[in-house]
Amino acid sequence: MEAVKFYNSLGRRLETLEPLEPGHVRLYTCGPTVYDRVHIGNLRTFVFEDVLRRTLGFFGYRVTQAMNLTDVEDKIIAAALEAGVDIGAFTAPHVSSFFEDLAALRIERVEHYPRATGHIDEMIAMVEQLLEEGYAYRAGDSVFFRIAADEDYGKLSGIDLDQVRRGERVQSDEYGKEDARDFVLWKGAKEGEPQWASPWGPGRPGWHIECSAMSQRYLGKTFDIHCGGVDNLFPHHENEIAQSESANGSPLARYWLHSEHLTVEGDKMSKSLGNCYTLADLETRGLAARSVRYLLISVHYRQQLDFTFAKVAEADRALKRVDDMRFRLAHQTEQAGDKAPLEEAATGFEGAFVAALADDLNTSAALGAVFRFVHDVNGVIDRGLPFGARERVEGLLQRADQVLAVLDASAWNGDSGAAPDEEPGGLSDAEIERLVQSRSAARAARDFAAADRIRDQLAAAGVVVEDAPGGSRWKRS
RNA sequence: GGCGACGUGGCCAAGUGGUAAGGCGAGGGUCUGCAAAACCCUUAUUCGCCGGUUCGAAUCCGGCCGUCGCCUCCA
Repeated sequence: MEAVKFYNSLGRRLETLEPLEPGHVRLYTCGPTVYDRVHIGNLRTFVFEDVLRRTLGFFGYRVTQAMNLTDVEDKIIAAALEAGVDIGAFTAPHVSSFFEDLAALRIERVEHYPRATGHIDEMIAMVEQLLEEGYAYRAGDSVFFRIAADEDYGKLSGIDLDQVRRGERVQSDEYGKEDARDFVLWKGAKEGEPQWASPWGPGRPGWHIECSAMSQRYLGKTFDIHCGGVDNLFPHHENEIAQSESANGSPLARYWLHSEHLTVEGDKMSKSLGNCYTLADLETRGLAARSVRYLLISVHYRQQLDFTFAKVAEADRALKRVDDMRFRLAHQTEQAGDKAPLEEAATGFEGAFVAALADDLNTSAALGAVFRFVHDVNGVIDRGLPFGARERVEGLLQRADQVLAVLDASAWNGDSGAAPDEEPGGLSDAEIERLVQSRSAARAARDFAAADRIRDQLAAAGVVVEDAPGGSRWKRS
């Protein structure tokens, strides 16, 4: 099994992955708060986590992954209240659209999508344990985590709480805290808000306890990898560690991977700038989901990425290069010939691709390897395809695409990309074939006026004819 | 104030000690009846600036300049 290295935020260094159980990786990824449609920034993180998951599978690991859905939280409660529905009814459509977006970007389904509201008992149990062991205390109707009791607090983020700028004032519902830095584990019920019974009276869980309780339920007290966006590193992940490790006396996760944020056209995403694009927004603008995924994986996950429409268009053209090579490959006849050049290219590609992924998920380098291979194969096509070459090349591309999931255009059927301009009653393949053949006949008869008329007709229908040596071929643009 | 990241060709982006991947763009070429498309070739003696370590530095160290992130809403 390939040695895979990751940059571990806990310790801030590159480490070789050694799962607790050989060959099996347990992975927890912080999921969405389902109060709105997820935006392109959220999706970057989910795509990164998908590449991680696929890479582990590529290297032969079995993966058990849990991604939580936060379905009770301040914003949800406020919005549901305003809409006059309960939180379940409010979040349901957002849960659906979330899964639609994942599917649209070819993000694999994971094993578990636990919801906070379905795991209140587990959260209560963990809070009770923290209370018993002195890591938590009651104040009013609420329960807080006692940071002073946790010597390790800050080990993930490296934060020195004495240096932290103090908040201007304590939130009104957090009166009674021993220390302003303590965070809430259980919030006492407020009038009109969703609530659950607990040993401390009715209330609802704090945000951080959710992930601690649910990761333990599905992955165990200690699991292998925990992911999320960098913004969650502090306080969310720090607090998860504090809760879980204080309660269990064992490490929470051994490797912490954080993906960087993206900006949009040079600006930080914000509601006021109106640039918190959802995938639906992008599709409305005619951007293909496939190109969006390509752009998101074209930059290393720990680098900030500036998302621009121009870059999506560039991604489009880059992918076209792959499509064109596969098109040429499919239309070239195989013949007896030297297989060595292709084998050399194949070996180089495999080696570079695997090494790139094993090196902290270097997708930029992996894509670089793909394009070098495309170049090499083009050379092979020019010099004559040896028998078996098509299958060899396609096999390699498919294997790479197990991780990248962008190389095979046919897997993205229904992608909105060029669709908006297309006539609903376009030409069928058979009709196009007939036209192309009559054009070829016209050309053979040197009736170029007629040939050009047919070419124009096809172009109007969105079909490009290419006159290659040995005959004309066509494709929809 | 504390912690951290980044600055590589026109644009984007890999590369963390051994002599600059890849994509887009641009220029040239091949093919073609002409096109288009495609393919091929070319495009950084140099990696923000200054010093240092080293046989050797984009890569390590120090300083400076610039951009950005986090410090309890946030992927």
